[in-house]
Amino acid sequence: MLLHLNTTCIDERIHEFLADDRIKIIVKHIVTMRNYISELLGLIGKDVNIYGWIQNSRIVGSLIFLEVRDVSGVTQAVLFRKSNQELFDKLKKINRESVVRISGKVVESQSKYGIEVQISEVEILNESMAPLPLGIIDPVEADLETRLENRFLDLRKPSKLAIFKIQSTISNSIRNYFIENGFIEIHTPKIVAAATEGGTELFPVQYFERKAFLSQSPQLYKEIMMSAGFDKVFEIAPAFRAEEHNTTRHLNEFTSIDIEVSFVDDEGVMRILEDVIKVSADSVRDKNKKELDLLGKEPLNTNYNFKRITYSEYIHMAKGKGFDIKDGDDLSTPILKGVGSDLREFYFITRWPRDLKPFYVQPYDEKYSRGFDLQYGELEITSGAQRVHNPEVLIENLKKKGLNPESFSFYIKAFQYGMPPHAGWAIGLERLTMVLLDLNNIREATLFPRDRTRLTP
RNA sequence: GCCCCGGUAGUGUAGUGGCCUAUCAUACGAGCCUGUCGAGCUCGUGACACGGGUUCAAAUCCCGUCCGGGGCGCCA
Repeated sequence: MLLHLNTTCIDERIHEFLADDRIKIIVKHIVTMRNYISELLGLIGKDVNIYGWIQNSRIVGSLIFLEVRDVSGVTQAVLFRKSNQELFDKLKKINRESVVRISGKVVESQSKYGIEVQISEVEILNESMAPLPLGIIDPVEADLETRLENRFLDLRKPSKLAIFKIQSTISNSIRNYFIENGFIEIHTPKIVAAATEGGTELFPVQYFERKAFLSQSPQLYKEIMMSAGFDKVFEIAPAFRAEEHNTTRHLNEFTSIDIEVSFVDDEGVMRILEDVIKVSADSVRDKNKKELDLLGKEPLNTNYNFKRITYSEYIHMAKGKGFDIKDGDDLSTPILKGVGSDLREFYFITRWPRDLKPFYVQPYDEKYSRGFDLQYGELEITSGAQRVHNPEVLIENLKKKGLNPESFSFYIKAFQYGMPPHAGWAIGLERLTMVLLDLNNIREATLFPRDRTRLTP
């Protein structure tokens, strides 16, 4: 109820409230009579209460201008010395980025905001120290290192907030898509006993008297859920990789958007993926005009059919570009860059050689598999596959990859009592954000990135 | 794990052996200014990552340490 109270007639409202003792406490401790800066344009002539940070002040003769910022925007507040000498002297000394409540009247003005708040009262809720470790509005951008060390300040910049508002749109639009299409949201354990796929390094953790690991992927569990009959599941959760990579597109902890679907093949889940990418791009275009504008980015066009390029065709294209590569080799970063530079779009690379894909990927024939990657240019966004559902094939594949089936017994068991054919994939949320916003470093799409050297903040 | 590169005021930079008691911008402090809007003007404070070495002389060259950036491999 408090949230619905509007912003006009503050005095009367407070008066009504204070008549009730129980509510008096709430009024005192919760910000009730609050106006967001973005709504001020519609409140010309009204008294308002804004809460935010003083990002700048200018003293011009006998008047002082404050630039005040909250989550919704920035505005200007003004005070004439003659109207309140004591307050004027106080505001003259206030440090940038101090948190305040400002009461006053909204009037039209020649400011770039079109309006300003004529200050009647300022309450300093918390003073900031000075100088700042990192300027919020300074024209020179600090190094990424400095910004990440002081991320709470860095994120006060509207342009950084915009990235995460957009990321919120992306993950929510995807979640909505799944829910609307009958998926069940699941939560699988992040402390696990063994590796999912061999290859990747895992972070060890001490699990009481035993050694355990942080999960690199929900792969095995989401497949088990197919055996459990959940039909269509998704999970949005962290994944941990202990690889010592040091690049602009890798993190040691990232957010994985996973799905698994029963009774479909690789093409079936590729169609879902194509939908998901389009839905998220469309949502950003519709809901984040202001943020895209602030970032100087055009919404990404996804209004085309995503190409299916087989791995073998890709090898052929790479050869055409002069790369020395043969069918069966992995696609190295230089090759993906070489071929991908002509493909500034989403496209699938399908039918990967079985040797290059994990044990749980369904064979297509003797040599190739039903595994696929979704790429944007050179960057891998997703990898997915139709999975093996036959337990004998699964055990044979495990052995071929040099893994011990016994250590996967809890997983194999789910295949021995009626596992449906199924397929799935995983998207990196940060990578998707990176592509949709054309960011040059995945750390820009992560609030508090965990990389080879960063464990705090 | 392999390879390359870098660390100069709070922030971002200039400076490749002597011209450095180290440049510029911004921030910070003091002052002036009745409408600014990247406000302006005057004055001021503030830095060569750490340790060792070479040299008559080191921010600059060498070695080590610490911290960081990037590429590759691997992957989302």
